Amino acid sequence: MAEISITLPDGSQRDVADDSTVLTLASSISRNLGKAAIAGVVNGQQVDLSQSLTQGDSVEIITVDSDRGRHVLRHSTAHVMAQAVLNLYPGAKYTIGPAIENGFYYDFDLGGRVFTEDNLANVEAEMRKVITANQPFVRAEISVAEALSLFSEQPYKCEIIERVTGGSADGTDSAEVGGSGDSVSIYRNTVEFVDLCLGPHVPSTGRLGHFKLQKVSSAYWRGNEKGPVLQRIYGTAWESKSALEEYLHRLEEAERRDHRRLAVELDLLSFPAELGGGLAVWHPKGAIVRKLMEDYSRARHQSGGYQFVFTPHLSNATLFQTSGHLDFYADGMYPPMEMDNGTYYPKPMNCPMHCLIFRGRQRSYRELPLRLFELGTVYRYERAGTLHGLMRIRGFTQDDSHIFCTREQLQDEIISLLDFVMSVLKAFGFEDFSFHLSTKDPEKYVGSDEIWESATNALSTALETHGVEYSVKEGDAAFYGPKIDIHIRDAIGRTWQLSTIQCDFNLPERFDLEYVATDGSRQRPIMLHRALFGSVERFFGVLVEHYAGAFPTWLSPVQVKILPVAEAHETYAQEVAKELLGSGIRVEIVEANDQLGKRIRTAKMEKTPYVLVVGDDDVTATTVGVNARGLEVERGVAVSEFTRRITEEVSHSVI
RNA sequence: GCCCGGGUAGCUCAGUCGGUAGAGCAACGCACUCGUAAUGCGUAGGUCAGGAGUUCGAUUCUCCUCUCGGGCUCCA
Repeated sequence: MAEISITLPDGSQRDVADDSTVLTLASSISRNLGKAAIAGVVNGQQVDLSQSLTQGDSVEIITVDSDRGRHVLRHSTAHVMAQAVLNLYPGAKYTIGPAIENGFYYDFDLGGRVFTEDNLANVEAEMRKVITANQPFVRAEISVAEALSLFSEQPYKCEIIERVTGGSADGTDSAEVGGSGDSVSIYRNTVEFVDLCLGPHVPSTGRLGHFKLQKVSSAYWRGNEKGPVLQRIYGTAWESKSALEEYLHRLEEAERRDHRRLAVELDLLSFPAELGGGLAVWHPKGAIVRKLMEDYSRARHQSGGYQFVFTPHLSNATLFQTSGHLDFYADGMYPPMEMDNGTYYPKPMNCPMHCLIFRGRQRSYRELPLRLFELGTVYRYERAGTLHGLMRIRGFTQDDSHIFCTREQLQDEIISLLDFVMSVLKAFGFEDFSFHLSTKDPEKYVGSDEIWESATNALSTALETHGVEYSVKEGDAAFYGPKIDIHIRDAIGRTWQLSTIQCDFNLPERFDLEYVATDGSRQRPIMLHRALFGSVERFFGVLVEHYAGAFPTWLSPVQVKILPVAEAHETYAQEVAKELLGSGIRVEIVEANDQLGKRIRTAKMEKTPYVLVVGDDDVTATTVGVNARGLEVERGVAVSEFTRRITEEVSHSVI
C-alpha cells in the first residue's frame, strides 16, 4: 500500500497509509490519542475524524478534553437535542443550536406552545434513546436547490440557506452551515433527522452522554426584538461524568454565593419593592463594609495625587445638551423634571460636571495632569428586564475620576494608572487580571485618525510596559476614544469586568476645554475617564460572591464576637470588648441567654472572623479562647496577645 | 421593553379540587447558666403582592397593575 506524508503540529513528519483518516492517524500515534480524538484540524480547517488525508496535509488532533473538543461535543449534543425535540413535538420548527461556553442551546418554534421546566426530563430521556442508538453523524454537501427541497418544511433553515448562499451571512449563520458557493453542508443522523451544519461532529451519538438540560427560556429569532419569539433549551455537556459533576458543583457553588441571597442572609442590604426596581437600601452591616471600601478608595486616591470634588445629583438639561448625552443617551436617563427655571435631569454621568470644574477658570499646562475624583452617584433608567441585584442597578455610585492631560503626558499617565488599578484591586483579594484594548470603530468615531492612533499606541505601550497579556477588540471602542477594560477572575473562576480606562476626544471639544501651553498658545487637553471599582455597588456584589460572604477581617462588619460561657462571665467579656474597641476593632458580646454551642453556631453562620469564648479559666488568667474562622480552637490566649494579632492583621490590609 | 415562570409569617417553604391558612428557623416570654456549630416549654406573628371581575362565598378561577426570577434585547 502506498504511503503519504503528514505534518504534525510539532513540525514532525509522519508516513501513513494513503487511505488514512484523521482517526486512523490519531490511533497510529497512540491508542489513547485514538480514543480521546473527537475531531481534527487539517490544513487549518476543523474536520470530522472520518476525513481522508492526502499527501502533505498538516494535521492536528482535537481531543475531547480540550476547549475545541468540548465545543464539538456540545454542538453534537445540540443536534441530538434537536432530534429529540422534533420527535416529541411533531411540527416543531428548529432554528439554530450552537455550542456556547460550558454548554449549548437550541432554539425552536413550537407554533405557540412553550417549554416548561417539566418538559426537560422527557427531552433528556428522548436524547438518551438517540445516544443509545449510536447514530452516525454523516456529512454531505448538497446543492442549494436540494437543500431548499430537503428543508422545505423548515422555514428557518431555508432562511439560513438563502442568507448564506446569497452572501449576506453573518457570524451566526456561518457557524451553522458550511459549504461553498452553490452547496451547503448537512449532517444526517437518521433517515428522518438531518441538520444544516458546518461541523465538525463526533463520529456517532454514542460518543455523547455526559450532559444535562438546564433551563428553558425564550429568545428572539436572530436576536431581533421585533422578530418571532422562539423557545430555547439550554444544556451543558462534558467529556466525562466527573467533568459534568464538577461543573454542576461549580454552579451550585455560584448559587450559594449569590450576593442577592447572601445580602438577605447576612442582613447587608435590601431592595424594598416600595422603592421601585433597581434601587437598594443599605443596612448597617452592608453599610459598614461599603464605608470601609470607600474609605480605602479615598485614602488611596488622596495619596495618589487626585483632588476630591463633589457635584450635584441634578442638572439643568442644557448641561446634557452640551455633553451630548441628551442626543445619544436620553433613553437611558430618568425622565426630566420641569421646573420654573428650566428642565432638570438626574445625572447619568459625572463627567460633564467635572468638565465644568476644569473650565471654571483658566488652566495652565503646569496644572496637568489634573485628576479630579468623586464617588459620584448617578441614575440610569436601565430597562426593567435587565436589572440584576447589585450587578445591574438604577442608582449607583462610581469611583469616578477624570484626568485632564496633554498628549505628551498620556503615556506615563496610563502606565501609572495601570499600577494604581492593580494595586487597589489586589487589596481586595483579586490577583488574576485580564486586559482588553478596544480600538476605533471605523464607522463611528470623532477626532482625527492621528489622535486615535497616538492614543491607542499610548494604551498598548502602557500594557506592554507592564508586561501583561491583553486582547485587542477591534472596533469595540466608544465613538469618543479607545479604552482599556480590566477584568478580574474571582475565587470560583468567574470573570468580571470592573475597571475601565477610556480616552475621550469628544467632551474636551464639546466643552471647549483649553489650557495655556508653555508657548502661551491655547491647547485642548485629552480627557481620561477611569473607574476602578466601576460601581461601588457592583464591586460590593462581586466582593460578596468572591468571598462567599466571609469578608476578610479588615472588611468584616463584626470582626470579633465575645461569648461568655455563663452570665457570671459577662463583666469580664465587657472588659475584653473594651480593650478591643480601644484598638478600633468592631466587637460584639453575645450574652449567655442561649447555650454556648448555639451561640457559636450562630456566630459562625454569620461568618464572623473571630469568636472568643470566655469562662472561668480566662477570667483568672486574663485570656480568651480563640475560635478563628477556618482554624482550630486555641484556648488560653492572653487578651493583649489577641489584640496585638488582630490589629496587626487588620493594619496589613489597609494602607 | 419582549417571552416564560413565580409572589402565602422576618427567612425558607407546605397547603387550600373555591368555604379567609400551616411547619421549621428567626422574634418574644419562662425555665436552664452551659467551655467550642442547633436545650426545653410556651407566646405572638399573615387583607395569602395590590386592584377589579365571576361567585352565596376568592388566598385558590379570570383580567389588569406592581414586583421578583430565568432568558432575549440593551449597557452611548
